[in-house]
Amino acid sequence: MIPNITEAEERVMRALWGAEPMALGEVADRLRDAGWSSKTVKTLIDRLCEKGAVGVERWGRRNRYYALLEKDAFARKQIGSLVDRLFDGSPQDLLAFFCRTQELTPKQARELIEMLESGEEAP
Amino acid sequence: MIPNITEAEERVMRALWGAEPMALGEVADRLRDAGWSSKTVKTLIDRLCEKGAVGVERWGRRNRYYALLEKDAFARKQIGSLVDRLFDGSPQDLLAFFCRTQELTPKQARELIEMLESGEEAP
DNA sequence: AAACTTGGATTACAGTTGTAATCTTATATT
DNA sequence: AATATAAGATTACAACTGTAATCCAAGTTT
Repeated sequence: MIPNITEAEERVMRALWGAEPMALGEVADRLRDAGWSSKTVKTLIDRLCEKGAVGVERWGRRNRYYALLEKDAFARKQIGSLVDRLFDGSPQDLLAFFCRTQELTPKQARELIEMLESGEEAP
Repeated sequence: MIPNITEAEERVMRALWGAEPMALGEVADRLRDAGWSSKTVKTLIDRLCEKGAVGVERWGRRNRYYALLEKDAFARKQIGSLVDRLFDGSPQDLLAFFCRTQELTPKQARELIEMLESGEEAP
């Protein structure tokens, strides 16, 4: 099951996604713009480990951390939750709303149409 | 500005959206499946009032509550946040992911294409 | 070697959130 | 009238979150 992740924790996940296992310092560096002490980053990582969202490996005397919870799975869950909560469980309704309000440029719309058409052919 | 709304508060908002001003009891009724005491509902409503998301009007001796924060505005904010946090600020990336993972049926895909095409023509 | 840095483990502590309970007052019911 | 019910205002309180600080050991620098 996909655990609940808080906002601050999610920010840490974003630093880990798509990267090799990292030492604490590296994670903290990637989160420089959050303005957090490395202690804070460590606390968040610890909590993510307890939740099973982050894994640890020993490397010499230090730890290295990496994402166990995958970004795609997390994103799917977020989107599903949004659909359930605000669009009555209807993915189409979300898409319709999205297209209405997001004001895609014609080019973007065309690209999307192509994507949908090509997906439709696929077996 | 759109305030931050917690999960429980959002649930109350969903009971208010698209409805006439309601007395506390009505709101609590609509939230029956949440299993909350009406006291709990009252607390959540109070917090939403402080945040400016809910309005109050006197009706006889009682209050009636109604949504000030509109569902569409809230939904837009949620989607925007999702795009920023998980799709690098690219709405297309969200849509692409959505179409890839949501496994639309061919019918749904066709409907979407129509929607996009009609939107494209619009001035 | 003494002092500084890095990061691990543990602890802290206020603000937010979930979930009410009290206390009060105005109807509604017996 | 006496009591029960509903809701307003106020208060409560533990769990979860954000944001570290302490304490300690090992490695790095002067």
